[in-house]
Amino acid sequence: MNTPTLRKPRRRTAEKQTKAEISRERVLAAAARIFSDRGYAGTTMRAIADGANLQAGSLYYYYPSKELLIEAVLDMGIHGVSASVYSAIAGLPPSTTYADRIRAAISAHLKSILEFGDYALASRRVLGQVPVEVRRKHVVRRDAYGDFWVRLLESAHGAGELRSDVDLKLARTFILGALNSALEWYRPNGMPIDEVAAQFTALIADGIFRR
Amino acid sequence: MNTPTLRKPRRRTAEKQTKAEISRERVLAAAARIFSDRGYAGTTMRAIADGANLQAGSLYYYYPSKELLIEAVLDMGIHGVSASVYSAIAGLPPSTTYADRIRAAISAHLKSILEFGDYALASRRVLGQVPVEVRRKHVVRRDAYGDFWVRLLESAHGAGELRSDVDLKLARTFILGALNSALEWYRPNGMPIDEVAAQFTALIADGIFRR
DNA sequence: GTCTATATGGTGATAGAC
DNA sequence: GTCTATCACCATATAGAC
Repeated sequence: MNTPTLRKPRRRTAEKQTKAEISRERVLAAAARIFSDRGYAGTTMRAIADGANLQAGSLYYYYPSKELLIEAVLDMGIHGVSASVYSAIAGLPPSTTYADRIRAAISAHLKSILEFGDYALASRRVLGQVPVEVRRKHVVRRDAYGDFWVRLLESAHGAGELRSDVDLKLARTFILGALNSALEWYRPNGMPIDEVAAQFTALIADGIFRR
Repeated sequence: MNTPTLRKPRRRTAEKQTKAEISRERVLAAAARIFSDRGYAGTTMRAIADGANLQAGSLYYYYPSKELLIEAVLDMGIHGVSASVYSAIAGLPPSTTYADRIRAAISAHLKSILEFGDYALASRRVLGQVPVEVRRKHVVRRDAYGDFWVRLLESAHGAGELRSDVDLKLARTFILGALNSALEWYRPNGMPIDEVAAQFTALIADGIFRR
């Protein structure tokens, strides 16, 4: 508020964001939260504006339409999670077994979906309700991430580290389905994420039955 | 069509449904499909009417509001699935091990969510978008079904059939999360349900890694 | 950058004819 | 039972003041 009306465009730095960048992030965060809560059609631009402490008309300064706003939310979710997982795996020593790579991917995926919370939730819950063009583009990105998992499982299978009767594509949907369900029930003040990750990793690795 | 305008109310039989009952089911089925596709707010009464070959105004002869219509859809999903699973378990011989009861429950759950398709999908996708009162009631029912799973796992654990370090509540959400994800990708012309059930059962029981 | 005011169109629900 | 016509409301998006 009360910023001088005329000022030079600022150099972007890591620490100082312009007023516009701050507002833009507030808008995006509010959008992610409300979209994931009420669905695409159930979310009004007024509600998002309210969550970002703006009036409805002001949103259009940052995003020219509801469609481009949900697209930005979905992008953030998909890119955030996949980039986190890719970088976690890339950071492992070359000698890491595939079994350990899978364990690392499970943990990284779980942590990053919970970290990206509302953005990941929005991907999960509203992707099916979004205008077709937006959906088409994002399904491509989501599938690319799914392919990463299949390749990881294939490598492990080729190295003889998996049970030989496991269907790899089915295993991928099984694993991601189980992990992503944490978005629906995990609460930050509950069990620490690391413990959830350890339990889920054990379940995926060895199942529930005693041997 | 072309039914006489005056006729006595019919006795209900298993084979013959009245015209009203047939239309009512068509409306419910169309509602389940469209709600699960477009979300609660994204579904218009006009679209449902269209799917049921009616005009929008005619829906209100069967359901007095959109809210009561989604409630009927959610009821069908939750009751259908839980009743199927309960009866599958009740039909097992008393001597059945808990491990085998769990296997049977996995298979029954998977088969019935896919059988109830759109109704189960609607529960999964729109429960969070529905008016609070409707949601409140249905969360109670869903939780009751979740408790059944926890009790089943507790019994197995008490009998020493599970790995002792498994967190039972976490295992329940893990199992149901993985199974329910099948709703998002399973297609009737793909892998037979029995085979999916066998694979998922093996994954939940023993995990993916070779020992 | 953010506001207010408003245009244009779609939505749930009702009334009453047939 | 199903239709047509319609009401009252709320949505996205735009225009222009500040």
